[in-house]
Amino acid sequence: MKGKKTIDTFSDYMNDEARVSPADRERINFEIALIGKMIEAREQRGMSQRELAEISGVKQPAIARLESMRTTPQIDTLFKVLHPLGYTIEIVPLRQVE
Amino acid sequence: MKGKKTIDTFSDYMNDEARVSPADRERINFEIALIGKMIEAREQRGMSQRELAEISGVKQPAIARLESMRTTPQIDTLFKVLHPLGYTIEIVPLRQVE
DNA sequence: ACTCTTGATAATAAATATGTTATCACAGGC
DNA sequence: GCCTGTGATAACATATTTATTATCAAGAGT
Repeated sequence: MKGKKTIDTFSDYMNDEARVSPADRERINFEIALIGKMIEAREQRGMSQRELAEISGVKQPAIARLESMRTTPQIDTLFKVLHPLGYTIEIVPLRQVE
Repeated sequence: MKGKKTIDTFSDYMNDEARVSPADRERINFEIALIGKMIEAREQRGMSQRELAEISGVKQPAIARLESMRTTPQIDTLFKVLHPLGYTIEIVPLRQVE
């Protein structure tokens, strides 16, 4: 067997064009990176989800769902969470190739 | 009368702390700027909403709703629209003061 | 063992975004 | 006048996020 029946890693799955289109892969990687930065920002401030919920107005369960990528935030929600952490979102030109 | 009963401009409304909190004002201005850049990006490419819908996978009515700010996009939708235009979204540190 | 805080999660309701299809008014070109 | 392409929008269905409230297991510290 060439690997069809083996249990794939996440990486294997993501790089299989038959299952994940290049566009989807880029979007998923984008989301992973974005959420990662959001979590980093909060932890760098030494802030708990509960504290952030308090000052951002976004409820703690919602923050938990975002950070565990169970939901995809709307841009206003993302802004509300990032702003008290000293960050915002910007539209930037795509870096080619990578 | 000091202006209480006069019909305000949008700018007057946005700058009245009694009606729009500083946090809301920042978020609203952020959204306006963000959507503005999105529209610019599409128009710079000379692309119609219908063309963009085709290549992005986001339907034309949805794009029209976003551009006219009748809905607030989720980050995956925003990414899908921006990516074929050569843009992406990034988390960046807040510029202080402005 | 106990307490406290952490992130995660369940359950329900409410709000909102998106898909889908069709159509509209408007502007430009012919 | 007619045709074509544009963005906006209506109406409905579906999917998803967020709020709300409460709770949980795990870990840290006492």
